[in-house]
Amino acid sequence: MKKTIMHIDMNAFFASVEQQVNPALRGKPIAVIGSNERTVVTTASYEARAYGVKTGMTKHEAKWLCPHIILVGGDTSRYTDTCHRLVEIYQQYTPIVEVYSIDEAFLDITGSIPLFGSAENTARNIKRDIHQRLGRLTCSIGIAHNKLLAKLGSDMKKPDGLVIIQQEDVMRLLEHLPVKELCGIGTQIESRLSVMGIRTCGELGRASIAVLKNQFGVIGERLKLMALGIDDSPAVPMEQEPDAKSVGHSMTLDRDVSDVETLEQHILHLSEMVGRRLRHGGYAGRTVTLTLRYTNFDTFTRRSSIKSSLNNSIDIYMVAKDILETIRLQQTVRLVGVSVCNLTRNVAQIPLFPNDRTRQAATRVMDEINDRYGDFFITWGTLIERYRHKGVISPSWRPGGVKHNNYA
DNA sequence: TCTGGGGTCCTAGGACCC
DNA sequence: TCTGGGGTCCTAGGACCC
Repeated sequence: MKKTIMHIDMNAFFASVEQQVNPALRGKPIAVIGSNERTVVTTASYEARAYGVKTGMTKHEAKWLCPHIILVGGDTSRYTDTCHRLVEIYQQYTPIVEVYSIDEAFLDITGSIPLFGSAENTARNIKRDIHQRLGRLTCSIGIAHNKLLAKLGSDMKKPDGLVIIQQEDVMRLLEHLPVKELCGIGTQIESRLSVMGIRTCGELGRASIAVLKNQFGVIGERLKLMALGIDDSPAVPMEQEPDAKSVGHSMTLDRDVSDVETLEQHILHLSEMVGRRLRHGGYAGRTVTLTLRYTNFDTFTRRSSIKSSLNNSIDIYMVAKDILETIRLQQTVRLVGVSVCNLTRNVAQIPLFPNDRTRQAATRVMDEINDRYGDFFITWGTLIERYRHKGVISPSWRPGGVKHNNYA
């Protein structure tokens, strides 16, 4: 059966939330940034975008382009809270709401159209509800018979767009569309296709499957289907989301670091953040990965798997520290990351050292205190004051499960 | 004006066992 | 004594997304 899928993309989400909360920021060029020294722009308001300010720029770069820009430190809880309230609105129109990221969602409204008249009506109602309940937040909505085209539609008009792509218009729309516009085709695939003489979806749609498979392996066939506007992936409601595959944190250090002791402190800090999220979600994992980025941006990972699953912060730290000891540092380090994968669900705390009941108990008590009074209210003794940091959550955040974290 | 953070999926090679 | 192939697990890296 033909479906009707809606993709909702909140416009300049973090910046708009800040402008809603603080009227003094409205109509002004602002950029939401993180708290680290070497932070970048997470979201720029449309007023700032007019000056060329974009996501990913350094704050110096943003200042250079727009000297009167207002830099706002991001507040994670505001965005997660707003996201929850948006999802509540969406769920009044359909039970099938896939939260794609903190500011994007897919809604399968196939069954709701008879109730609300038309897809267009449903979209206008949602925009109205957002405005009434959350204030000056706008979104761009794309509607089509699948997710790929719905997402394409929401990208076509910003801000405050509403684009409906009819099936009969799909081929005409795709004929001259650059391949990079499709969700799933990034810079690398774009340039590899370009070498093959393929720049538009029309050209990609006419390419031979054999050639594409030969060049791109398993995704070859999918590339062709995408270019033809074909996508039968369903919108997956939150309740049916698969368990997480990995949980990790990383951070760019305020200054490049060469001494191992400082690195270990950061690794302990990150291990605690990862451990808490694992325990919070009822997860444990068998593999610990340590990521390092050198000053010259060379980035590499080393991992280590153990026999049984772990989610105790200190256990994670011990494994990560062992990995660090195997590495002969070639340069100073600018980023450290710790993540755990090979996860299993619904586990109690599993200590690496079976007799260490004291540490388990301490971890449990620390989690309880931190849950009540805030992150890093108490931490392991070696974590000193300067490690209390509050970053901005990534746009990949999703509500529910282990992904619901406020420790970012 | 020096370059964030959190994920998923895929590939390829090596070790090991049968 | 030499040789083949399949399956599984592990590691490392790279592509993509927001």
